[in-house]
Amino acid sequence: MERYNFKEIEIKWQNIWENKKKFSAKIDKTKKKFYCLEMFPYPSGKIHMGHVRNYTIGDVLARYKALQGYNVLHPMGWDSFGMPAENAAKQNNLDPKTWTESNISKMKTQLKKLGLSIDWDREISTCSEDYYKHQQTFFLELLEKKLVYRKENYVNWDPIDETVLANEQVIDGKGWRSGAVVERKKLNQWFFNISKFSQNLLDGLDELETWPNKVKIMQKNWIGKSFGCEIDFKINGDLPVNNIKCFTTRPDTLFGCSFIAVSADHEISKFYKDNADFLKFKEECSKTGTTEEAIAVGEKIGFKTNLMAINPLNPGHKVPVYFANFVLMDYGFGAVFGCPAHDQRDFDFAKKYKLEIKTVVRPLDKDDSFEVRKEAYPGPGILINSNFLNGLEAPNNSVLETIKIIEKKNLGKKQINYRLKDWGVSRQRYWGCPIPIAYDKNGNAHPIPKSMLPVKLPENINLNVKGNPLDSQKDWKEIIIDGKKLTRETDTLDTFVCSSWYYLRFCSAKEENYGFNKEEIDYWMPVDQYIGGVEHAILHLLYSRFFMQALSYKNEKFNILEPFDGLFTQGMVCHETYKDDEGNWVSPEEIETIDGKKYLIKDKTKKIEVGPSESMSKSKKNTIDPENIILNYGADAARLFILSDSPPEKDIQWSEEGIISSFKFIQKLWNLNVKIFGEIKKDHKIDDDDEIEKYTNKFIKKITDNLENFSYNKIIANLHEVYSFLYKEINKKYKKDTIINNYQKILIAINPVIPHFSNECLELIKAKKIEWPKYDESMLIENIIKIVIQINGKKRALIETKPNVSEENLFVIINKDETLSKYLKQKEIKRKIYIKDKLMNIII
RNA sequence: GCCCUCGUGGUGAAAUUGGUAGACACAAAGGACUUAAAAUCCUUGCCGCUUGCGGAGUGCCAGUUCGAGUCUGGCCGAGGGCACCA
Repeated sequence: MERYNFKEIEIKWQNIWENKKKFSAKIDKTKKKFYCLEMFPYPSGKIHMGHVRNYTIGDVLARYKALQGYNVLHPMGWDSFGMPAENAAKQNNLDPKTWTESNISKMKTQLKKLGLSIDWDREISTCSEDYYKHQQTFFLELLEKKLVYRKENYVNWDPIDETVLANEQVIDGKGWRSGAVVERKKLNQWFFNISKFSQNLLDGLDELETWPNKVKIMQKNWIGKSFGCEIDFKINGDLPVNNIKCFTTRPDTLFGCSFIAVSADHEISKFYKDNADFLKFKEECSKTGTTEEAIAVGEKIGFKTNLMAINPLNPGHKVPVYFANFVLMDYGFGAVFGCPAHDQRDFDFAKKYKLEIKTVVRPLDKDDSFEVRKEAYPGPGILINSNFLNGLEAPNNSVLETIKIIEKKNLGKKQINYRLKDWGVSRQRYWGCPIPIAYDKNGNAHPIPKSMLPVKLPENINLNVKGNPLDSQKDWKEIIIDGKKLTRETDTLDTFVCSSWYYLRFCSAKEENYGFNKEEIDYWMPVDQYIGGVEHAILHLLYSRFFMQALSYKNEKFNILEPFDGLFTQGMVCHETYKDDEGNWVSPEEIETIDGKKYLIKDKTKKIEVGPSESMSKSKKNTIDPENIILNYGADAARLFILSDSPPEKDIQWSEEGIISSFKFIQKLWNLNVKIFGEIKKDHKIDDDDEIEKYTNKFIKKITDNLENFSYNKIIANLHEVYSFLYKEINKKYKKDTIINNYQKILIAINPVIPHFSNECLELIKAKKIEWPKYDESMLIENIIKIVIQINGKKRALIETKPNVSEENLFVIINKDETLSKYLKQKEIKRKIYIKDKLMNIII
């Protein structure tokens, strides 16, 4: 038996691909293009199994499309700005740039070993000046279009480290490093006006037919469109407040209003700024958790003002005004009217403060005496106790009718609100793209002239300072524009900005004058298939969609508005978890299996407890290093295993047995190849070539269908099937041409999955025209078919016959069948259902 | 609390429009080959009488249908998302 030398063969083909620039993409207008993109990695230093899965899935698609004759663009780059580099640099006393660049070079080597069909000529790195200088231009263009603005916003402030913390750096309300109680602090920050495009971003979702529904729903909820109206409440009281505007989606329940609730940040709070009780209440508000669940379950608290509001539809009715913790300042007008009977939050609040609960909607199956008692009734029904609104159908009719009346009486107007908030892009960090802005003595912002770009990030600076290191770079901060001394903005851009347009940069990675080149964009965009983790379902994908809208706004640069035509979200890679007898996590590499039981390698008296399979993470030590896998089993085996068993959109369990089995399978394929190669040389002269032709044809159809549907796990199953078939079939004496023709097709069909192996075999059989094999529909027709015979819906026999059999003829065969006639004897046949060439159900 | 998705052997999973449930693989058991091991190949979902056959069976309970893993309703369970959005 000849061993398949994967080490030699894989490196051989990787070198051929690299030297011949096999995957270097060029515009060719005679060909249809296919842009295949996987989410680019953060250069943490090592690739992990998640990358292997993500990039294998993409590579299978890219190679398949290339074989089909598409002009494929399949690039790769690095999302290389961000906090980890800054933290690592501080720890190891080197600068983020060196750390990042060395990580990139390591990871690039690893990715190449996977045999990915990547156009490395287009490699980009977001932390390089070549990349971020264009981003600064975009920033200024957006500023000109008034899509960028500055406003005050709250940040998480760590008073010990004197730094701003990201949400994930705040643990139980304390800074992750210092342990200091995190404060809310107001800072001036830059914002992208994403909310301007709320409706466009919502409408655009309908065009994205192949996106997972889950992702579209998540984005839809995030944008959160709601239809309602604003209502003006007149106010009586001892403060100079004449009215409060509220937004509501249920103006029809206005007769059930028993209080007004406003946010603690509402403008009327200025009258309470010296009120100790109010300040105490406000602090209470900030303590409540901010997750939706915490609030839904959490207690509603309020602070009563002396103000009374007049119900605009029912002027004789006055209701109290409260500050309440469940009202947000940055949505609507920061004020709502409370209708306890038909909103659970209002109901909870009314219960606590003993406010009136007046039922104004009855469910369709109840009469007018219906009363809300234990919980709010937010469902549909008929309006009651609402004077001139009585009898209207809620909510659809009643809402529209009420808005008409409110508008006619000039009490308010129809309004549509979105939850989507503007995107704050300022980060008080060093390792990011500098914002091209400078300030004068009065604090006014001035764009840095485009001729003075890029604003370079200073190098070799001291990171071990409090706050943002850029802030203490006095010589860098000072800048002279038009002879005036200004101070630079020291905030850098959120790294999500970098990843919001990198797909455009890949189309013209070398363009120097601008972020992209229109001709190249027009050819390559949109991305035909984008592949990545579902964790980016909202932010990254929404920001990217926004960026296309923003760049196109007020100009004609693009033919398209949606960057990603197709989206596929792959599942995670999981592994069993292990703990020793002291409850410490143990990595798979420290474990040995003896007689089915697991022990520590260094101490075999210690048994290991096997826990559930969970997504690979360093903290649980259940990671497998792809580099070792490739070293021991080869890239093809790794690719084969990562695709097998589970559908790509679901989580996959990594196991040692699994990778070994894939490794062995490749050796088996090699043995088969050697055998087939021997048969070819013999050139038998037997004519009956039908079977192998037919099987190959069916196989090609299956693989093609499965590739089109991302059913990559089924492709691996098909591969096992074709192996078993050939293993048996090759003992028959086929003609040389028949074997070569069919075997070549099979080898090409498996090329996307195990390209090194496939190319080696194709070379051995001297294959010339390597293109995706077509299948012949007429060859899919079987000579002999099996028809299921059911009696009273139960399968009783399988009958083999020629296709196109009539009901009468089939019944003749059935009557001859021993087992079937046993059932049919002496029974009256009531009915026969015949599905041609498939099934007959006999009812007796 | 709200929204979404999913429940099929010991395990990961297959099953065009409703039409042979469990393809393919992992694990376990048995067998073949071998002096032996490794490697390879074959058999085995469950319960019965034990060659063959029969029965139950796709989370649970109903329904539609000649026929339901697939469609409808209700329930139970698991996972994911959530920014108090009025």
